[in-house]
Amino acid sequence: MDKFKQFLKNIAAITDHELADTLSFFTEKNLQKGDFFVKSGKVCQYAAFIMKGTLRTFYINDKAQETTSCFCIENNFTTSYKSFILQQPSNLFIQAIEYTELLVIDYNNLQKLYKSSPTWQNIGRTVAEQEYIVMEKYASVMNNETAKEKYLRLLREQPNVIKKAPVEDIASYLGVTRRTLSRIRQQISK
Amino acid sequence: MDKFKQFLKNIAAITDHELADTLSFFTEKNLQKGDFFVKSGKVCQYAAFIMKGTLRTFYINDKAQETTSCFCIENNFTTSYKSFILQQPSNLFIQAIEYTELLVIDYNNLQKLYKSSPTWQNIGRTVAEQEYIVMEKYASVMNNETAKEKYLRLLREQPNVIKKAPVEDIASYLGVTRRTLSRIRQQISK
DNA sequence: AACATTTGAGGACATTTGTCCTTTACGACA
DNA sequence: TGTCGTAAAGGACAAATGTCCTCAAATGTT
Repeated sequence: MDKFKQFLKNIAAITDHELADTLSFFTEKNLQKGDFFVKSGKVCQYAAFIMKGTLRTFYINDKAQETTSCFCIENNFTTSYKSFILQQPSNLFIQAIEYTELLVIDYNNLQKLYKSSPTWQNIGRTVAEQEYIVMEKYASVMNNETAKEKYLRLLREQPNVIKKAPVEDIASYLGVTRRTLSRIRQQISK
Repeated sequence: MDKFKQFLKNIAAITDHELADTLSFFTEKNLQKGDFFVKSGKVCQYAAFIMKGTLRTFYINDKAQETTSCFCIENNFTTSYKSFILQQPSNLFIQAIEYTELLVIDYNNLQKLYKSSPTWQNIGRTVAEQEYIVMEKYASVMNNETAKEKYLRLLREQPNVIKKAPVEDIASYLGVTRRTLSRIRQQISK
């Protein structure tokens, strides 16, 4: 819980009093390995702060291939953002790849927080801006780096993901096939 | 000017009175072919609505290659969004690829609008959310579609860009070399 | 422990894309 | 109108990646 308080304080100046008043809007939710937090086709009702564990965000494209867009680890915020904002069916799946503990808030409660407090309005806008920046960085990385560079980045920035996620998912995150990932690992091990 | 009014009205309910009060914050700016609206390394001071013309957004990566991330056409909003929000040096260039007419607002004036009116706060947040969604779509397209599919999409969604932009830029937008773009065009012409 | 099932590594070949280069087409300007 | 310069097309070969496959190691099950 302290992790979440710190996460909020890093975004906006929020008093302990305000925090105490608003934490009741959040509830704990635990996921077993393989459980879905969001499913494609359904409206994403919740936004979550990850206290423990790892989630994989992916979608299924026209060619019926799964593409992993993101691995989300603890101390981060996650949701199917577009679906959540617009309250429209999600095109993303979000699935726990290990046992995961979340702190979630539903859409209506978040709207209440926005209305009740300028601090929360500020948090909402800042999160939107941050999500934009994260997405821009993602797009930039995906466009500019080779699969090998992306793999090395993952190894550097999220080493646990490499240990926890299956090869299939890592390959789809890098935008290559398993075979190519195998070759990349071979190159690196030399 | 009417185009801009319509653009705003599509985002949020804004009265003609409010519009009249706030339009004075915007100024016209014209660019000749090749002129830069934003340069990498400098803080982006302005956000712009494109009344006429076409702009290309690009960056230069580690390997000193230009990568085109976006072609912006009339009736759209453009800026180096990250730089503008954070008031930090831009990593993007935005350049007119033909004669272009803009309606611009500087950062400080926009902050004044935010403070003076909840309607403008609402517009600001909605634009942030829209920019997120556009970026997500962009990342999704770039990851899932082949260069040929992306070319066909460009042909469908922004046919004038294909006529106006040089091969070099279109190729970098598609994430391939000129040689591959040449092959794609050859395939399509059959 | 023994067996079945899943998962990762890597061989062989086909296909795609990049690199380097030449040729062709087009527009600017004297 | 000629010619100069720039931009696009495309040939030839090399390199990278995908497809299909097998084998070995790890994991799960009874």
